[in-house]
Amino acid sequence: MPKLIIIDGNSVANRAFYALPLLSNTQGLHTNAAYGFTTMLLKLIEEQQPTHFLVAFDAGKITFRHKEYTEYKGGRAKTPPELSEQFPLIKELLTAFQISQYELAGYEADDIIGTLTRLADETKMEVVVVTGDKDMLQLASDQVTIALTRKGISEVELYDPAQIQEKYGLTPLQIIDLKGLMGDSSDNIPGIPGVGEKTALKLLHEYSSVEQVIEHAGELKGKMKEKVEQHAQDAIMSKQLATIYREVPMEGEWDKLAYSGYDPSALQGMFRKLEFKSLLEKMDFSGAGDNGADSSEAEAPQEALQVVVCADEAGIGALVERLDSIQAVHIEVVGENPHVSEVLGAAFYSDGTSYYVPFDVLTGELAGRVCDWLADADKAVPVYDMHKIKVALEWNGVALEGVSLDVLLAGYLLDPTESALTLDGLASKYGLPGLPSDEAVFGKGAKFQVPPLDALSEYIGRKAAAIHRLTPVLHEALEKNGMHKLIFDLEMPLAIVLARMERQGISVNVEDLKQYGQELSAQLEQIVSHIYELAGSEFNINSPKQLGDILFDKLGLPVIKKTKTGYSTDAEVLEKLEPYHPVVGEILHYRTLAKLQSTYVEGLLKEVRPETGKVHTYFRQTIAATGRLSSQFPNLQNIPIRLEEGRKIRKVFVPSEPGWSILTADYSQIELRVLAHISQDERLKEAFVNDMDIHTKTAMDVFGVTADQVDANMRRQAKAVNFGIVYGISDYGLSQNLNITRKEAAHFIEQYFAVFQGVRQYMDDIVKEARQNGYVTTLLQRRRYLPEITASNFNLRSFAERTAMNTPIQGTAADIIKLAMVKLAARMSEEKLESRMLLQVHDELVFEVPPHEMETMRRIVSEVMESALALDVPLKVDVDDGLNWYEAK
DNA sequence: AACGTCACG
DNA sequence: ACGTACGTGACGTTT
Repeated sequence: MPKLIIIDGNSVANRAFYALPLLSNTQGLHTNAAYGFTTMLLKLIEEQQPTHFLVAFDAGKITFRHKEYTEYKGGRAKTPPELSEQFPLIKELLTAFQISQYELAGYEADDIIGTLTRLADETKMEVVVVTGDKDMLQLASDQVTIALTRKGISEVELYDPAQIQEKYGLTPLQIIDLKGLMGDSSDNIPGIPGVGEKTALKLLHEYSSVEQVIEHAGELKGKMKEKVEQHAQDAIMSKQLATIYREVPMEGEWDKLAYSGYDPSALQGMFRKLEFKSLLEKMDFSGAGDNGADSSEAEAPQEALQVVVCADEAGIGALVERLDSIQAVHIEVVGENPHVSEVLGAAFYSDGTSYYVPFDVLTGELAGRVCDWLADADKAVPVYDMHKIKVALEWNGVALEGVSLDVLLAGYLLDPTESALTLDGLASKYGLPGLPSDEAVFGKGAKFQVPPLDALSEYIGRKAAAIHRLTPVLHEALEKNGMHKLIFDLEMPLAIVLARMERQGISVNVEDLKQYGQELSAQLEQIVSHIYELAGSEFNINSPKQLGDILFDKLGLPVIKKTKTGYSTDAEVLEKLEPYHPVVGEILHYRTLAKLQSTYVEGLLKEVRPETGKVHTYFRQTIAATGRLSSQFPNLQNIPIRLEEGRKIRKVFVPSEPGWSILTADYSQIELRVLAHISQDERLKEAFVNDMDIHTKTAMDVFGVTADQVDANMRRQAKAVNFGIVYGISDYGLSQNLNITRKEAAHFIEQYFAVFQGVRQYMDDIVKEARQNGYVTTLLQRRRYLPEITASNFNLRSFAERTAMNTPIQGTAADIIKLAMVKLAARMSEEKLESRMLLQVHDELVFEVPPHEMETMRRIVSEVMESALALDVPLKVDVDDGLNWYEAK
């Protein structure tokens, strides 16, 4: 028997939208409803095997119901823009699925569906109606089943007349009476006030219909009688409104609804565009499959590529001959950490041919000419991730110079929040699909496996080709965004500086570190037994779950805050609980020491190279949305400093040469100085021009007092306000931070803005700018898109607004120190200094310096850093040196 | 793999 | 009324 699926398009899209978090793709397009809709379609096709398929949509604004009852659907909230923008996507998806769509001016989807099910009842056609709307149950019949969407979007609950009888004790048509009595606030259908589902069902079981209930109103008691009599007309009208119109002028043209499967290539294209990565991987788009559509177009268009494996003299010879015409190079590195990763090989692309050189061949005797070419700064080609491949290659004695464009950096600068900055991700984002992902080729986790040479060389070769194809596209996009200087004069030179810093590494005094670890162990042992004693039992203190049980269930301490999985036990909570029980303080101390032990002693020791006693961090240049660097393996940007106990860790970071010193240079208040410049706030500028203590100055202005009247507490509060300003202030956030009421926090902020009016203006302007452009920029044209700035959801929108305020500040500060690093590296090599730049910690640089260069370095470093970028306020740098990182403070 | 926690700027 | 301060990475536990 033929089977027709009819989907109530608006209803299902709505359900999907509210059931799923507000996903968006990298273009800022929201996709959650489209995604939910798609998963539902796929599931229906697989499970129901329909022969006919239709999606019905509401058309236009005014339906005939409005003419009869002007309040109809009046109470309904407007469709949020995040959803309405997805309807065109859903329609495009349906086209790719080759599913027919229908809408008719003046009618709702309900009416179309009602009419079709009536027509279907007259033929031998089985029908499944998919909707989130319970009213549709009235359409159920022997041949028509209603599938109601449940909470999750892909699950549905099927109702035939028997199941409706079982659940409500009603026939399908009585569903209309049910609604006539109950009403429906979302459609603004009145019903009878005070009658909900329970009462309505009772009445219907007794009297079977609205008309009968009214007729027998006299038999009802008290209030109920009154209400039914009073609102009889409303109930009649409500029933009419709830009745689905089944006489839409249309015919059962079933042939047009016949379904024979989706168009794989079109669907794949849509999934790519919407970035439905999990679906792309799950679905087999390689052939027509059993859906039997357009098998000829199923293959993604792939460029013809000739692959030459150069493993012998002849192969290398062929490559060497073509070296002058190479257009892109790809170096395949295995693993996250380039300091310890394996290099598989290199592909050299030229006009439709990729020459693949396995790495052992590249480092062998045959490939000398090829290595010379790689090392030649004049032979510039585009690559993917210059920073990483440079580090990996150099550890293996291969030099890399002459990179014309790093497509990874380009992709990052064009959209620093992009999560898939892989080569295949960039290729499909910039319109060059067809490159498989690393995961598809190598597998992931335990299943990671290098494929055989022919497959490997083809894949690496395709990557080189993709780099070549991407280059002009990215180039143009960068140009359009005014990012030419940013990438070529800042980020790419910086990548080289970073590679050098990381390869240099920083020396760790392993003996001292181990010694410190032993002291911690001894202290921890004591604290642990003390905690067990105070708690009255032994448990795993590291487990927030077990700790919560002890503190809140066993000891009965008050619950301050909850997490989504249970009690919160973070430091903020524990500090509030300290007065209640002595164990709390011990736990706080335990946490401090355990953190030092696990992360900074044991964690650090694991990263020290035994041969050299050094750690080599990997600074990542394409992670942070603001343009900051991040540091991994180990993270050397979060070494303790705030508490003395932890700060001692810094003593183990020492110079790698005897007699040398550690030199640190940090920008003083760089973010607030940047804010002064960007906002052009006169007071703030003046404060920095006169080199005042900014927090004291803020306290003076906000509290309206003189310098000597500012006490420690006032300064502390002013400091918190300054932090808040940089983060994109909210009264709530400030109140949390200062432990004051929201009102008091709001008052502080008001006082601040009354004084620093330029700052207020900036905050207003930047949010407006973000709304207008969809992005904000830093002084050096770094850009961050904020699609959620127009969200109707308060939280999402507020977050975007704070980000709009913070990113230009944090990002410009990042621009400045990056610029200083590039300039300093150049200056140090010009002056042929032996000193080495080792680390960057957002507003601080760390060097190791021989004694005879100390004076020069102190001068050069502060000079270059302070003049890295000319602002309307001076930049100030504090320089210090010592025998280790602790002493240089 | 996700969560809670905590280290830094 | 809503309910988060901005940006990161590592560790241990739990699922």
